Amino acid sequence: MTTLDITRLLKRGVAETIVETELVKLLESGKPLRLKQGFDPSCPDIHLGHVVGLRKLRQFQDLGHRVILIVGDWTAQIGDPSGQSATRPMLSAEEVQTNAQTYMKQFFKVVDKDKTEVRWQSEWFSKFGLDDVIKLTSKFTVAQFLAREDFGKRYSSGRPIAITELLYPLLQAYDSVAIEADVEFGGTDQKFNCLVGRELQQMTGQRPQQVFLVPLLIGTDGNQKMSKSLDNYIGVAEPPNGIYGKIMSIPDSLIIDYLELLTDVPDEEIAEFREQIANQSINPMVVKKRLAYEIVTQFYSAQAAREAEDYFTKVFQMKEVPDEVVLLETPVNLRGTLTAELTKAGLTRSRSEARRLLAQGAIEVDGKVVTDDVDVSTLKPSSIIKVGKRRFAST
RNA sequence: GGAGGGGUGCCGGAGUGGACAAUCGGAGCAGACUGUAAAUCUGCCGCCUGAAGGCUACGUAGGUUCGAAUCCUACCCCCUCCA
Repeated sequence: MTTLDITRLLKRGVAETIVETELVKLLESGKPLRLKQGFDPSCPDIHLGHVVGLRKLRQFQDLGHRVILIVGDWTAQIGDPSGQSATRPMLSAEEVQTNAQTYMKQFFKVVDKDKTEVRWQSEWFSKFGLDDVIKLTSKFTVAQFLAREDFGKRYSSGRPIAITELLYPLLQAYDSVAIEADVEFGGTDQKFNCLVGRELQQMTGQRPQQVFLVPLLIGTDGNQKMSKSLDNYIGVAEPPNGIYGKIMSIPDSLIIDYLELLTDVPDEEIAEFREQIANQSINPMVVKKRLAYEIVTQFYSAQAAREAEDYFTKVFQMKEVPDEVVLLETPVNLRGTLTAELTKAGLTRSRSEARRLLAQGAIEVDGKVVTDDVDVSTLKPSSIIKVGKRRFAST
């Protein structure tokens, strides 16, 4: 591996590496490294925010390193302290299983399955006794944990911190010991936990792991980190059209970041795009389409990406009717009004909503705005009904 | 063990007897515009009804009242402080 490779690996889309010089040395040694990646089975869906790190894992794998995926079946019961402390319901063993399946299916869209080892926390924690817990907890102090920004803030502002939450970093750290991790991967919000892992490894006589932190991706709303709870995410399991469309809806200000963190578009090209957008010599929409194309290709295929692009161009740019529309099952004899039928077909949430849309001029039949709640049976067969911008039906 | 604060619509958060289907902000949806499902502006934003109107809703269950999200009682849950 050349120095250039390492530089690229350690620079693009990376927030921080601890300790960089050690990591470089390890990489240059040629020894296959054990890369640790955890997964919380209470939340099995992977979105683009996670992909930033997963892509890095993949790049390491391509250099011959090995990923150890840890299913956090114990930590899931505690709940990640970085959340707003919504107590999570305990998951049953089956739920954990199902979620793990779902997760891995998405995980391996990015990460190389053949170079991955899957381990469950219960392999080591189910044997844990109170004596082990005491031994583990006695190694750290409350002050050390309050140093973590999240805990510290909550503590000083009088918000609650459950004792189990303090356990979370400890369990995660112990995972590193259990699997003898060389490098732990995570978002910048994982820094503290990863560092505890380093210390614990050192205390138990292992070589402390390197910490590889990737930046948190901003979500589709353009200002908060991508997360499921904020509903500003793009899931990798979503259909191509969905991914493509959501990418097209991100604010222009995110385009460059996304290109850098989520695609292999070369640095030089990205620099050019940045330049062109800045001096307005290019329509950001064009760059965004490229981005959307790259991402759909990654999770599906170039063909799927082309199709999604076509769909987008046709439906949203040219405002044409897509190939597939929802067929209204017009009652044969019964009278069925438009509002009732659209609701029945699931295009509108309730008749009240349908009526509102009607009043706002959002419903068209064959290109003509309709404002009366007409009887569907009076429409011509195979008329196209458009509801808002993206809902279509036909008779 | 003691003292106090609180549970409101998808979320945040007003409201402390009638004018409350509930201010406002966010999210969402729609229309206009556009360079895109960006930005911006305007409107809508519980359900049923053609409409007048009706129904369901402010932690849960009762009660007071002509009338309750607002008062009373019990219960459940959350939080803070002191010990």
